[in-house]
Amino acid sequence: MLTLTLPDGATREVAPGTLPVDVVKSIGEGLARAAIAVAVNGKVQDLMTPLRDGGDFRVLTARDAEALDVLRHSTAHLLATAVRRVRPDAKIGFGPAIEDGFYYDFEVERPFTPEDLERFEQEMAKVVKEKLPFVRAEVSRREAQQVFADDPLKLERLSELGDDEVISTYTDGPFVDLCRGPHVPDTGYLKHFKLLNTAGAYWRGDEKRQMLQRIYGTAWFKKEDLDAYLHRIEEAKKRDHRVLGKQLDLFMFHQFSPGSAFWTERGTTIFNALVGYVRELQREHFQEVRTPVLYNKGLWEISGHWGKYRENMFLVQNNETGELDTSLKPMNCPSHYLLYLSKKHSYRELPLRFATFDTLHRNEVTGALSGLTRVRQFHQDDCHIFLTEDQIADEVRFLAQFIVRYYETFGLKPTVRFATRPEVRIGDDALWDRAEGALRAALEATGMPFQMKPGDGAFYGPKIDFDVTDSLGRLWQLGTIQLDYNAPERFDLQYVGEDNTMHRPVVIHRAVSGSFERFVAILIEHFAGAFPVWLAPEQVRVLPITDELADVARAVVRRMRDAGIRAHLDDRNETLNYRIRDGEVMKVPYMAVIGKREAEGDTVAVRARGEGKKQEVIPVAQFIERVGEEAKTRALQTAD
RNA sequence: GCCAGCGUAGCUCAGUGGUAGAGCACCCGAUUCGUAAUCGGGCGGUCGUCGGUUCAAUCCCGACCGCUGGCUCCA
Repeated sequence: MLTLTLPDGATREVAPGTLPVDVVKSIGEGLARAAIAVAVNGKVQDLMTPLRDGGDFRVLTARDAEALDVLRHSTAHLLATAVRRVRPDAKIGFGPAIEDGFYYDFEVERPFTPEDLERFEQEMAKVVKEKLPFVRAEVSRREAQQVFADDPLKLERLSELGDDEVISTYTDGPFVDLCRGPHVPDTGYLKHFKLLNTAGAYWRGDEKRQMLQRIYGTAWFKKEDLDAYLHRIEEAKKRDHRVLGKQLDLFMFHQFSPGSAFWTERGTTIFNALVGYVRELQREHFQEVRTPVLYNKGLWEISGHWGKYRENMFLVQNNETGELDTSLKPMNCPSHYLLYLSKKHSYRELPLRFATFDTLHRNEVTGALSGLTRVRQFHQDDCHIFLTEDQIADEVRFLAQFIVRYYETFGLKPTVRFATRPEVRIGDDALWDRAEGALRAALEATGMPFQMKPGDGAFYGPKIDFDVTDSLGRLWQLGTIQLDYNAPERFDLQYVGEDNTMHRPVVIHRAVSGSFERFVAILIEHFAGAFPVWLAPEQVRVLPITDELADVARAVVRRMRDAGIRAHLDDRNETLNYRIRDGEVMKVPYMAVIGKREAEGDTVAVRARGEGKKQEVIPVAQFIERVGEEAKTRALQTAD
């Protein structure tokens, strides 16, 4: 007999092979109707899979997150069922649940069109009405090979399963899939779904294998949830930095320079404000430097980039040799090493921090380019630190605090990750052991919680990544602290120690914003375009109510500008309502309205962004002081 | 780079095998207004580029460029 322990502590004795659905029914009929699946010792299985083990027994309903995965995985099968009915030639790949939905991969002669998706969706609705049960069967390898004789992708997967593994199939009506499960009891449970888009996807994620047609969809237990999700997608699109970048007149792209942003005056203001902030933070302990953009390949041969990353560099022809033996720099590190090598350094100078904002170019493949988030030309707040091994712990703490403080200014919460040696790397394992040990110890000493990212380190060393999540739910790697024992060897970096002999420093690579381009994109979406005052391209818009007051308004703008405030006059021949609306659409933090009353009292009627009902009339001087203070302190919220 | 979709006025988009339209923006005029779009008039496009089919191509076909969603990649 198996002993099942329910969440309330009660126990049930059942025979091995009992169906969970019967156990659930014995607990309550209402629960049986709501049940989607069960979890035995935390492992989710469906209601029709015989129980093998006793232990903690939990019934999953629509309220459990695990049940949502079951629902989505089943919806993927539902999709495949429909696709097979409409396009019997389709070979099936994998169809898992993913965040917010599911996908299913098919191999077909003719790729799917948007019209096909509509057909599939209609067919899915029919299958739902048919309430086809998901029937689990455990089969032998030979049986499975027969069932999937016409599905080469499934046969490939089958051949990888070990002999000790249970091979199970799930059948709903005409459709059989090689699948571990679990699934909902029948297709009638799958009511609220939507197919979203198709995409090509390499079989097994390998670009050398054939390309399959992937269909993405989403599925939910309740219609409200589905609607809310679709609404969320719409809202996310509205704050997409590419949409807002146009609407707020911040930047543009042109086909003559794909992947490189053109910054308008307003966008440049934001860009410069960010650079200015990093400069301010670095004034004390960093040395800002500038190095060339163009280098002979000799440099990249020393650094190791020529072999590994040449395809991703912009090569330039040397007119004397006719060779493509020169390149735009894709990173700053080697140039900083050259700068370091230009002098003899004492241990007294360390840690020595070279910081730069130079322009970098990487020849990203066309398909990878995307708005400001993936570009070919960009600017990092890059820094290379030369230090002794003894200084690593202190330095990592210093840098980590620096980075976290910077993000706090924007209200961004980072997740810290520790990334270890990748498969393709330079340097021997002893060196990696040392680097990973030192960096990990330093990270642990900061007391910050962190996650592991095994194999995700740079090819020259382990790193600490600071990732943030944007409004669209995408995770962005922003800041990074990378420890490098390799570069000092390759470039023969040295310093004179206390003992008057030469020593090898270690190098730390550090970036805070990642690239400013991408950081601006994240900020646009993070703030939905409503930048805090210190970043807002236009901080105050002054609106005279009538033409007669234009001169008074102009004088107020003058005073604000003299106080360092980015103020603009809007005396266009439009109604006040029109101009207010325009200011709101452009997300200007403050509008200062000047009517006859204000003109007489040297005041302005202040309207804070998004707070139309709460205007207040205050003296011009006081307003100037308030805005100036907000900008200076980089306040996140506008004052009430 | 790969798969699919898309490319029409500054922007958002409609449209048709017989050389194009709306709203907003912009310009002009009227209006002088108290907190999210005043009214009227006007300007504006070799329909991404090149080639093909056709009596005729923005529309059909092909190539290229770019963008979007994915896949791959991301020092």
